[in-house]
Amino acid sequence: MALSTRYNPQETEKKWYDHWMEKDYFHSEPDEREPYSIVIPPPNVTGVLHMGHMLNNTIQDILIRKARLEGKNACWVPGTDHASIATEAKVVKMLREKGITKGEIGREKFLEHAFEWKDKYGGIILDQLKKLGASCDWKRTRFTMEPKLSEAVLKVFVDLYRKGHIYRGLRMTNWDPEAQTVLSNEEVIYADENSNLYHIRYDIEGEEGESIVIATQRPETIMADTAIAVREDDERYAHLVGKKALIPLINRAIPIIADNYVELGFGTGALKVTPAHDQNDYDIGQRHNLEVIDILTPDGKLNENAQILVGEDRFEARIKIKVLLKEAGHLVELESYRTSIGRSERTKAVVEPRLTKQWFVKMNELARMALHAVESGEVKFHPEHMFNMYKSWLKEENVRDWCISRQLWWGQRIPAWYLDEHVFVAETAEEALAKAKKATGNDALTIEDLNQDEDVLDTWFSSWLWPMSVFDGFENQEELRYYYPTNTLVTGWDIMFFWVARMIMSGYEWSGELLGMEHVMEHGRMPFRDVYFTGMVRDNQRRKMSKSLGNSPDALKLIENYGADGVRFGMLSSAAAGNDIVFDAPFDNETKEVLNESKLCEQGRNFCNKMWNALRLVRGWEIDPKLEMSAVNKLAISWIENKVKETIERVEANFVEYRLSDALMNLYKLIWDDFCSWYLEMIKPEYEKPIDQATVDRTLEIFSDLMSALHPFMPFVTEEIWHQLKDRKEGEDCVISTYPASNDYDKALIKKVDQAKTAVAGVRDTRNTKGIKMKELLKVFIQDTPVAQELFKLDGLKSMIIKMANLESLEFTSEEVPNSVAILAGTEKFFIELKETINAEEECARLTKDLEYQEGFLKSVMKKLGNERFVSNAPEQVVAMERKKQADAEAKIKSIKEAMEQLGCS
RNA sequence: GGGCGAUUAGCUCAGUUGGUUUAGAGCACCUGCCUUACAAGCAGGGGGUCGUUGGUUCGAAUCCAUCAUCGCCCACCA
Repeated sequence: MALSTRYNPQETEKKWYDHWMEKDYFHSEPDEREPYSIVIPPPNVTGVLHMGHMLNNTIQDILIRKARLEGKNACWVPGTDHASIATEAKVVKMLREKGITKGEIGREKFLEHAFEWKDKYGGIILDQLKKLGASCDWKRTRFTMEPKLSEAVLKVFVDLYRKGHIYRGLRMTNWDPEAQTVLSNEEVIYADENSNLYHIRYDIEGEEGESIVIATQRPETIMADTAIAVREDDERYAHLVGKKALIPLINRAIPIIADNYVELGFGTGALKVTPAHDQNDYDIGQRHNLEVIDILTPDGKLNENAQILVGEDRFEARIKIKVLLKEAGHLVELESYRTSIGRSERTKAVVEPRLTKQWFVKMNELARMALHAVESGEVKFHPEHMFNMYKSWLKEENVRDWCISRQLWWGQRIPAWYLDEHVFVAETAEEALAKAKKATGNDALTIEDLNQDEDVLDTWFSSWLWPMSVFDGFENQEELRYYYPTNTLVTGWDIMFFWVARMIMSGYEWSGELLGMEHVMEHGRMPFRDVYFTGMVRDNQRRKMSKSLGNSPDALKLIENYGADGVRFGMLSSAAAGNDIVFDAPFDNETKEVLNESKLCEQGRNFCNKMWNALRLVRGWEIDPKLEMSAVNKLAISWIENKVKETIERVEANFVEYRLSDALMNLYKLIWDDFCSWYLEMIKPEYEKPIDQATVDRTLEIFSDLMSALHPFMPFVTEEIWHQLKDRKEGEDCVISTYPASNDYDKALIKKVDQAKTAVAGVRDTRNTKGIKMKELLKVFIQDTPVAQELFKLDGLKSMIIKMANLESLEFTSEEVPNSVAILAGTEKFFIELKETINAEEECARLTKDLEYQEGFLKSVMKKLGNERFVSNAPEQVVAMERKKQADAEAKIKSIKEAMEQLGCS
C-alpha cells in the first residue's frame, strides 16, 4: 500500500475517536487497580470552545492518557455548569427577541424555555472537546443542575443552616441592574475608568449667604442624601456642624455632621452622605442614625423618592441633573477624575451598591481551614507562588461572607419557606411544612400556607461540590471511596477564589462526614492533591484573548487547519504552569481580524508529518530473511534503546513537576533528532538493498514505544502510526498500550556514540565549508591515541562513522596527515584528507580562531585552579572536573598547534 | 497604599535547591543541498558582557540589596 507523503489528520482523527468510543476505553468503573481521577472544570453549558478551554483540556487529557498508559484506572469526569447569570441572560435575550418578557410568562414557563435552550445548545462544547481528542468518560457526563446534583446542593444548604454557617440578613450588597440580581463580591470586577467629580454647593438652612460645597461623582444621587459629613477637626466647617444644609433642586434639609471617615485633603473636605447607595455612607449612617432613602429602582432608574427626574435611567439622570444644577447655580466646578468602577463580571453593567436582604455563608472558619490545607501541603499548588494570591484572599482580615442568593430563576431555588415571621429551612416543602406545624402548633397548616423563597443559589454554590457530587457522593459513597480525592485539578488562576478555594472548603466540610474518619485519615479530606494553574491565553499584544476583543483565533478552525495533534502541540509548547501564554496567531492588518494561523501549531503539524514519513521509510524496506544483523545496526539499536530510556527518565521527572512543555520538547527531540536524523540514517540500507529481519523487528518495537510515550500529547497521529507499523490484534491499541520503562541505561555507550556523532558533524561541516559534495567519498584518519583506541573498540562505531559521514576509509595514523583538515571530536583529532590542495591561509584562520577560543577557555579554568581558596574550598568533584577541563583544553591546544605547524601557519 | 511575578538571542521561552566546558531550545535569519522517507525536508552556521548598580561567595543568569521597566492580585477612592 502506498502512503501519501503527507499525514492527513482529517482522515484519521474521527476514525480513531470513534474507535476509542466504540471500545469504551474512556469509561471507568471502580476496580482493584490504582485510580487516577480528574474532574473537568465544567464549562458553561451554553458556551463554545475557546483557547483557554483548549489549553486547559489538553493538559487534563495528557495527564489522564498518561495515567491510562501506566495501567491506572483513569477516570476523567466531564460535564457542564448551569451558569446561572450567563445562561439566564441569554434566555432572557432570546425571549425578548420573540417579544416575551420574563415577568409575563412566570417562573415555570421561563424554566421550560431555559431547559429547551439548554438541550439545544448544551452539548456543543462537549462535542468540541471530542474534536480536540479529550478522553473523558462521557458516560459520566454531569450537569450542575441535574436532579441529583441539585439534591446535593439542597442537602448542603440545609446542613450548613443547621450548623449555623448560613444566615439571612439585610446588608449592603452589589446589585447588577441589568441582570437584576445581587452579586457576590468576587463577581464584581473593578477597573479604572474616566469620570467627573462634581463640586456642588448646598445652601445652609436659615443662614442667608452661607453654603457648603461637596464633591461627588454621582450627582444624580443627591436626592438620596441624608447628611453632609465633615471632619471633627476641620476648622473650615466647624461652625456649620449641627446646622442643616438644603439639597439643591429639592430643598430637603439634611444635618451637617462630624465624622472622621472624611479626609481633610480630598475633594472639598465635605462629603455628602447617601446611605442607600454607598457602603461607606451606609456605615456613617449607622453611626449617626441617619435615614436611608433609596431613590433607585431595581433596573437602575430613579424612583418617586427622587422627586425629580423620576423614571430616568441613572446615567441619563446624571447628564440631566448636571444641566439642572448648572442652571440653578449650584454646580461650582467640574473636575475630570479617574476612579475605579465596579462592573458585573457577567453583564458588564456598573454595579450599584444596594441594601437588600440576602442569604450568606459565614466564611471565617471555612477560610481558615482552606488556607491551612494549602499551607500544610495537603493540597499542592503548581506553580507554588500561586499560594501567595490564595493567602491574600483567605486571610482573616480579608475574607468576607459569601452572598449566595441570586434574584434569578435559573438555578437551585433556595430551600427556605416563610410563614409570617418564621423561616423553615428544609430539603423539601413537606419537611418544611412538618417543621412549621411543630413550631406553630398548628396542624391545620398546608403547603399553600408557606411561601418558598423566590431566589436561587449562586452557581458556585453547586460547583463547589463538583468533585464529590459527580460521584453521587452525597447519596451513596461507594464510588466516592474509590475516586476521592481526585488527583489533579487543572484550571485557570482566575477562578482560584470562585472555585478552587471553595472546593477545598467543601471538601473539608463534608468529606469526613461522607467517607468516615478511616478513609479520611488514609486519603485526606481534600478534593484533589495537586492544582495545576494554567496561565491566561493572550494575544501577541499580551491582551487576554476574549470574544469581545475579537483577538482570539477560532479554536475549531485551528483544528481544521493543523489537526488536533498539531494544535495540541502548539498550545503546549509555550505553556509553562502558571505563566500566561502568548499565542502567536497573526493579525490581518487589512481586515483587523485575527487569522486562524499559528507558527507553533504549524510546527506540530510538521512533526506529525515527520513521524509519518519515518513510518513510510520503515514500511518501505525490503527484508531479506537470510541477512544477518550488521555491527552498525547492532550498535544503532543499542544506542537508541539507551537513548529512549535516558529521555523517558527525563520526561518522568518533567511530569512529576508538571513541566509538560519540557516533557513534550524532550520527546520531540528524541523522535526527530535521535530517532529520525540519527538512528534511522544509521540503519537505513543502501539504495534498493534489503535489510535484515531482526533490525526491522527491533525498529518497529522502538517506534511503537515512541508512539506510546508521545500518545498523551498527540493521541491521533500516534494511534494511526501505531497501527500502520504492524498488524495489530483486536483490542491492541496505542491508547491502552504500555508506557515505555526508564530503567538503567548505559551512559558510557551514549557518550561514545555522541563523540562519534561529533566527528561525523565535523566531516559534514568540512564538506559544507569546502563545497565537497555528499556523494564524494573521503579518506579520514584518526590520530592514534589510547583514548581513540578505546573508543574504536566499540563494535560498529567505525563503520557507523564511515556510513554517516560517507567515507572511503577511516584509519589510525600516528603522524600528521598532509593536505588535510584537522577537526576535534572531544579531545580526539581527525584528519580529513582533501583531493584539492587546501587553502592554507583559510585553514590557518580557522585554526587560529579555534586556538583563541581554547586558550581563552583554558585561561578561565586556570584562573579558578590558580585560586588556592577554590582548590581548598570547592567540593572535590568540582575541582576534579576543572582539572579534567584543563587537561582536555591543553590536549586540544596541542593538537591545534600541531596542525598549524603542519600547515606552516605563522 | 500592601503584595506577587517577570526582565536571558530578532521573537516566544527553558535554565531543577550557586559549580558537567565561555548560557540552551523552538521559531525567524544566513550558507549549501530537489541526497530515492519527508523542501511541511536535509546538512551546517551566525547571533546573548543573562534589565541597572552594588553585595555575599573560592565561584552568581541562579542568593541578598537597590534602582528601572512591564504585567498581575488585593485594598481605598467624595
